[in-house]
Amino acid sequence: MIQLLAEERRHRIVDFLQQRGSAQVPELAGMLRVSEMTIRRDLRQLECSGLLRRTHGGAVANDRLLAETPYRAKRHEHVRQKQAIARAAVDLIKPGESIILDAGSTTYFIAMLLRNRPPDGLTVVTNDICILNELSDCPLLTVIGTGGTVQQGVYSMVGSHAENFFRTIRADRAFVGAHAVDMEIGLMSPNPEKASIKALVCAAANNTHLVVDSSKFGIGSLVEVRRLNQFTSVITDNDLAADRKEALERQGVRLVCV
Amino acid sequence: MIQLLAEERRHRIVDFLQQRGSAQVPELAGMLRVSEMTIRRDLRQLECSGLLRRTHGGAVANDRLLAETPYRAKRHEHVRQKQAIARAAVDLIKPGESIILDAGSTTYFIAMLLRNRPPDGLTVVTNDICILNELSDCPLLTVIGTGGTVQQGVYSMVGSHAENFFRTIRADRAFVGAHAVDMEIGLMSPNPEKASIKALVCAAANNTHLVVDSSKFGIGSLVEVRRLNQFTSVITDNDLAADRKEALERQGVRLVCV
DNA sequence: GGCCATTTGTTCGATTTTGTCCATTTGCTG
DNA sequence: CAGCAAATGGACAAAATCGAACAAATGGCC
Repeated sequence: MIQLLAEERRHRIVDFLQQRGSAQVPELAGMLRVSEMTIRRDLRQLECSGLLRRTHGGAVANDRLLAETPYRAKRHEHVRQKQAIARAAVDLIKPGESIILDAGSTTYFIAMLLRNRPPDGLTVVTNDICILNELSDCPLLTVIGTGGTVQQGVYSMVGSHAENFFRTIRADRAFVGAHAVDMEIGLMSPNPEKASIKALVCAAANNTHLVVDSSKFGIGSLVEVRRLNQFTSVITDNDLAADRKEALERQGVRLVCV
Repeated sequence: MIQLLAEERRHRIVDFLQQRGSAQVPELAGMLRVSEMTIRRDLRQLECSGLLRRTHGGAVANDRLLAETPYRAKRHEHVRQKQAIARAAVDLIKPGESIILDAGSTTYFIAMLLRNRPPDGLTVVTNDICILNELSDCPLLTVIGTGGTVQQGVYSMVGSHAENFFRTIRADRAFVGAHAVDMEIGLMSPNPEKASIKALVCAAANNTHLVVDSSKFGIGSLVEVRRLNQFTSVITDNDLAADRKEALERQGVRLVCV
């Protein structure tokens, strides 16, 4: 057999994947009589065209992929740190309290812990749709959604409805996530809506806890939200550089590293 | 076959759990010919995606995906009818309108249709968490959640927050679902919270459409919500008995059968 | 045939995944 | 509630996979 045309080869890869669901690079290389490198190049190109999804060792058909939106993918970054932070956060919660969970992946981990082992009589308030979704069949929790306009692809509710909601409640604790923590300015947010919500969340709670993994420190963003020493505590992981820890503690930040 | 692709392996874990309900680490390791450590890593990742729940020694299927909470199970009853009703409902929507989707399985089908082919500039208001979840990464829609207390296992938000929300808005159309439609009294609801919400949803819209499959007619429930002839239209399926159709039309109900 | 653009193959260091060992935690049992 | 076996997850090692860079081959075109 002579060499197939490149286009024909790629077509066969897609067909194979449609039929079998997944394929490995060596498998395809052997079947199509080309090198593995060529297969990898084909897969890369086909992925760009949206015809399949690459994985380590091969590729899977689009519909066989365990669904993951860009937002949800964030949950797989710094998982260890976020889980440790979430555990520390949950330890602060006492039975009968009411807490606010800000939208975000770290707070999502807090929600997952609460779902499995909820303290008695806990009330959870959140503007995160994924958290709402996870907690809404949990029999031991009272769960309250804030309402508001859904931010496209971010699974959180913001805007005037959400803001007014937070203006009318008072909770024992708020757990706030972060995308950016400037070492001097403190918590920052990429857009005014989120910034506004986070500020109101803090204002609505007697105790405020910033839950943020160490990779977010030293990153600036657009809108100033709150200085770190205004939080009841800042919970982060031990990978935070020692000089940064010192700098924050000099500012009077109550830092908890886990 | 040598070794499974990682993604494929995780897929099989999920499938296995869907079928059997639970699995142990050694069991999975043996079945998939990998070490137990790898299985644990897979389980950890899958737990992050919300596809299962870890336990000591293994994992159990996410009861939400498996045991089909009563709510989700409803999506699999009368699917044909509900889809047809949803299509008819979507045909009523004009570009630029704002609509309210009540919580329920038929309105969920409407949401899925909107997700795939949204009319220009549509605004969707809903108190259904599943609908929020599905629509929140849809770039062509403006989506607004009402807020409110989450009803356990029903994926909808009710209570004073949700009620106040509906008191402050006005939409072009509302699509209301039903569990029970008494032939004389009309739309009924099993509990006062839901009844209250449905009434307010109707009051907040210029046009109201009851979307309900024929199996719900002739079933009574606790709380009276609204007479059928007060709806702009009642959309149901053709399996509705002829004598019932006549009875309703005699009452002045604008009935649409699909 | 000769030339050029494109595609394919090869090598090798970097990256990712998987396996093994071991300290610690967990849940059961007496 | 102490003791124990099983399970867990961290750390590191081993293996597989990837991709960049460059060399070789292919195909079209004159």
